Amino acid sequence: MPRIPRGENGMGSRKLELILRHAAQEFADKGYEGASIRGISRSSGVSLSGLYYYVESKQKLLYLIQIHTFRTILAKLQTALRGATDPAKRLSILVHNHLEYFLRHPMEMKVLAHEDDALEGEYRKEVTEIKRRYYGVALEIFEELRRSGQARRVNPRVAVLSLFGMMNWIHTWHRPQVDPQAEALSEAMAEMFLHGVMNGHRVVREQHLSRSRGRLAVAARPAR
Amino acid sequence: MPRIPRGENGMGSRKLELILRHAAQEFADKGYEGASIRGISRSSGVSLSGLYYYVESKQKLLYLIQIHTFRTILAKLQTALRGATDPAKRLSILVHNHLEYFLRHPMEMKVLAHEDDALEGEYRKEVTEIKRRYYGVALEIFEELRRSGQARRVNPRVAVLSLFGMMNWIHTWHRPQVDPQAEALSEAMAEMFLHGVMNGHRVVREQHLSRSRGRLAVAARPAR
DNA sequence: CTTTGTGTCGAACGAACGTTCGACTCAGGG
DNA sequence: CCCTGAGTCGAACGTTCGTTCGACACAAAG
Repeated sequence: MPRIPRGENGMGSRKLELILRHAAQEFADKGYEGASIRGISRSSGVSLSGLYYYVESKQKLLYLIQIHTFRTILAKLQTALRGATDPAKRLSILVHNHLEYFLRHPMEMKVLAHEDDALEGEYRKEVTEIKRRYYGVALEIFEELRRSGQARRVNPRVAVLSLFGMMNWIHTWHRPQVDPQAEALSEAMAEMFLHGVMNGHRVVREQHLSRSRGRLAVAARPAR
Repeated sequence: MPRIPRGENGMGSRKLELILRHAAQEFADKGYEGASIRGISRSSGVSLSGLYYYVESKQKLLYLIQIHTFRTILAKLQTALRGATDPAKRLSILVHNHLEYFLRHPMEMKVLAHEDDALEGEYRKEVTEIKRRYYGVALEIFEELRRSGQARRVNPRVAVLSLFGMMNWIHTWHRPQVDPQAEALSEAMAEMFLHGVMNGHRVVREQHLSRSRGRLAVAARPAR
């Protein structure tokens, strides 16, 4: 059998990935405190002490899951954003990217959304930092939207965090068999966020031209 | 000293209320699993075993907090709704009621939002039931909005749960010293939900270049 | 063959957990 | 005066927790 080099550098052995997958599952199911290393050991098939050969503590397990998820989603976002200049388009790319990843990795996302403050010390600082960067991208896009005159005068912090609220709350209610998938869901949410839910004018009431729908709903509204 | 009758009926002795207050604090701080009965005992000043005289288990402690909060907020909502007929108005009443209570009782609300599935068996069923009733009221209002022709064609379930997402996510970011209070916040959110964030006029004028792109995401959508 | 380093594990440690139990206090009713 | 029953508590029970430790397997290097 060939020896696998792997110098305990940041990169992942197969086994570490296995452990992290089952850990995410356990954390998602029972919450960080409710989860037990023994449970992760059992479900992953790695012995209790064998687990500590790969990860030095329960906290680090949570940290690794969170930081990896954030890094991945942020990298994907930056790639997807490349080339898009219209702020509204950029924003819907962000929503789509978020939900796409969200629905494809529900466990990891539940862990992100739910175990916000379980980490401590240095781990926590790092996760907070990357989260802030992610938030910063969204805020930046929103402010482009404002600058380009497309957005009404809304508290940007409230607007952006409300958008994240919409998106992150999904894990509490989304049933893959019943609810829209990433594509339709992100479209619906981006639209709701940008244009709202109301049809401001009866003018459009019969909606012959479905393409003007989204727009006119907004147009009826005074600049405030 | 006068004897206080109190027949262990549903109503609360002072001490039970004290315990529930500190329990909510502990649950909010550390999550249900992370919280310890011993911690609640310590912070409330009631001895460990004394606590069990009033509440038969940790689960029941969580149950009592959740059911009481939901009952209160639902009752307040039904009162506030009385007399309002315009669906848009009714919806903003719901938002205001929710956020008002939310910001006045942040710990209880964090427990509601966070410990969604910590309960089991009968306790869980009861809480799920009242939650469904609350959701039903919101859904009903949204469908009035649709029937009255004021709402666009949006998946009602997605719309309503997105609204709850916006509202319930607040506990992760709201800082009383920095962010708007209940009044302004609920106005902003109701408005965002109803009218969205975009300024329709400007879109029409300035979107020569980006228009087709910006629209695609929205207009390409079949009526569904 | 011996040494070395990586991987793996069973068994155990001390701490903390939710819950129970029996004893005690003390005011009110007989 | 004694009995009753609500209220309170310290001490303990059995369990589970995160983590550690020493031993063993075994391929590669000497």
